[in-house]
Amino acid sequence: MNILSHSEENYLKHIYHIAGKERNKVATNSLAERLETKASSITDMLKKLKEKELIEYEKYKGCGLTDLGENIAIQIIRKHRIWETFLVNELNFKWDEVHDIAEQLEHIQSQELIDRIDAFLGFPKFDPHGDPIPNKQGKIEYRELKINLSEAKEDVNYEIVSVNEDSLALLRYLDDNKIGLGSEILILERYDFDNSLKVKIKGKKTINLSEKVTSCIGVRPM
Amino acid sequence: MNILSHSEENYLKHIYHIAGKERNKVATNSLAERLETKASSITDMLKKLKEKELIEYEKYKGCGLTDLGENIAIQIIRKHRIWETFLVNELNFKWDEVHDIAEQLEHIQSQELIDRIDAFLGFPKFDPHGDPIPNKQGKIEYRELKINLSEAKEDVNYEIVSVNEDSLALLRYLDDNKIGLGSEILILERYDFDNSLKVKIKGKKTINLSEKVTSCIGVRPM
DNA sequence: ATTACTTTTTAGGCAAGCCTAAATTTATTT
DNA sequence: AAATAAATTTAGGCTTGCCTAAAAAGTAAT
Ligand SMILES: [Mn+2]
Ligand SMILES: [Mn+2]
Ligand SMILES: [Mn+2]
Ligand SMILES: [Mn+2]
Repeated sequence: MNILSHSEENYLKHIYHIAGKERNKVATNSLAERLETKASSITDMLKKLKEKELIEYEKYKGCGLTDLGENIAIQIIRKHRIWETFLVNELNFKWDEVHDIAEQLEHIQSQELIDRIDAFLGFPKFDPHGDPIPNKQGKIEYRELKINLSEAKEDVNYEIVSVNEDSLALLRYLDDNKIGLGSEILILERYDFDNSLKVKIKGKKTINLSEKVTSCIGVRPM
Repeated sequence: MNILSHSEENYLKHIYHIAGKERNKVATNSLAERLETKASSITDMLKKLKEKELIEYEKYKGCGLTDLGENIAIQIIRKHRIWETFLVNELNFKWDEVHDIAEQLEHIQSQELIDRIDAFLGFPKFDPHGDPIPNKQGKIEYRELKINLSEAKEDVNYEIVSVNEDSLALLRYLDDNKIGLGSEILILERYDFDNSLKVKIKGKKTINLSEKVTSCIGVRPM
C-alpha cells in the first residue's frame, strides 16, 4: 500500500465514523456534509479510493470500507486518540482544546512514534472524551453497558463515561456546567414535550439538559 | 499572514539554511539541489513567495528572506529542533532516527503546542545534534567559541558540541565509532595530504577521520 | 567581441483536490 | 404511471506544486 494523502486518510476516517458499528452504507451527501465539501468532490474521491481498493463503491449506491480501508481508518483514529490523550495528560491541555491539533497530528507517518507515545502514556484504554483507543493491532474494546443519557432511566445512578468528542461547543457547555467524565448523574425528571431531562450531578446543583445534549453523553450504570 | 503550505514553509526553511549567518543570496539551483526538485519549479515558487513578501527576489539574481520570511523560517526551525529534542529526551529515539519525523512535526500549526512541549522539556537550549533552539521570540543563542574540528589545533583538548544534523550517514558513522556530543577529543596528527586527522577520543581508541567528517563536527576548547 | 557554456526563466502540461452548473438516476408524490 | 423532488454523477474549470523542453540571460573562454 502506497502512502495516502491527508485527504485520503480523512475520507477513510469519516467513512468509518459515519458507517458506525453496523457498517452501514455511507451516502455521498453524508460525507459531503461531514467533510464540508461539495458532493461532486466526494464522487471524485470515492472513485479514487475504490481504485485503490480502500472502499467498495457502486454508482448511486453509496460506499463502505474494505478490510484494508477499515484497518487504515482505525489506525488513524488510534493516532488521533493517543495524541489527544498525550495533549491532555502530559501537556495539560483541556479536553476541548485538543481535537483540532490531533486532526493534524493523526497524519504524522511513523508507526514507531505512535507506539512510543502509547507506551509513554502507559497504554491508555480511553481518550480524554471517553472514546476507546484501538490497540496496535486495531482491536477496539468498547465500554460495556454504555448507553446514551437520552436513553437512560430515571432513579438509576449513572457515571458519565464519554462525550461526542468533535463538538467543541458541547465540551465548553459541559465544562461551564461542571459536568465531566466520571461525574455521577441521576435523572430526576423526563419532560415528554421535548425529551429534555432534569438531572442532578452529584455534589452540584440540578440542571436541565436538552435532548441535543443528552444524546451526546455516554453513561454507564454505577 | 495567511497560513502557509508545507511546501512554502519548507522553501523558507531551506532558503534560511542555505543563506547562512551571512545572509548570502540564494541561487535557484542551490535550492533545486537541496529540495530535490527541478530549477523551473523553484522559479515558480520564488515568484509566489515574493508576491507574499516572504522573500526578496529578482530574476536571475537569486533570492533572500525578508524579515517576515526569516521570522517564519526560524519558527519552523524552532519547532523542528524542539520536536527532535522531545523524541530523543522523552521517547528515547536515537539521534539519527528523529530528523525525518521532525520534518513532518515541524509543520503542525499550533503555537500553544510547541510552547508547551518546550516547557515540558524545560526550555532546552540545544537539540540532540547540538544545534541551538530559537526561543519563542526567534532569538538564537549560538554556541560560543565553536569551530569546526577541521579547523581545530593540535594539542588542544576540545569537546564535541554539534554535528551536521541532516546527514544520517554521518550520525551512524559517529555512533559506530562511539563519538557523540560531549566527547573529549584531541588531535594527534594532521595529514596535509588529505587534511584528515588522527584523533584520540578520551577513554576510547585513536581513530583517523576524513576531512568530510571533521568539517561536520563542531568543537569547543575545554 | 564572439563563441561556448552554465544558470535561470518561460511555455506548456499533468495529477490532486476542490469548485459550479448541468445531466442523470433514484425516491417520493400525485 | 407520470410528475416532481432529492440525491448523485458528469463535464468542465481552477489552483497548487510539480514536470520537460525550449528560450533567454548571465558568465567564461577564446
Ligand atoms: Mn478528537
Ligand atoms: Mn477524542
Ligand atoms: Mn533535523
Ligand atoms: Mn537537529
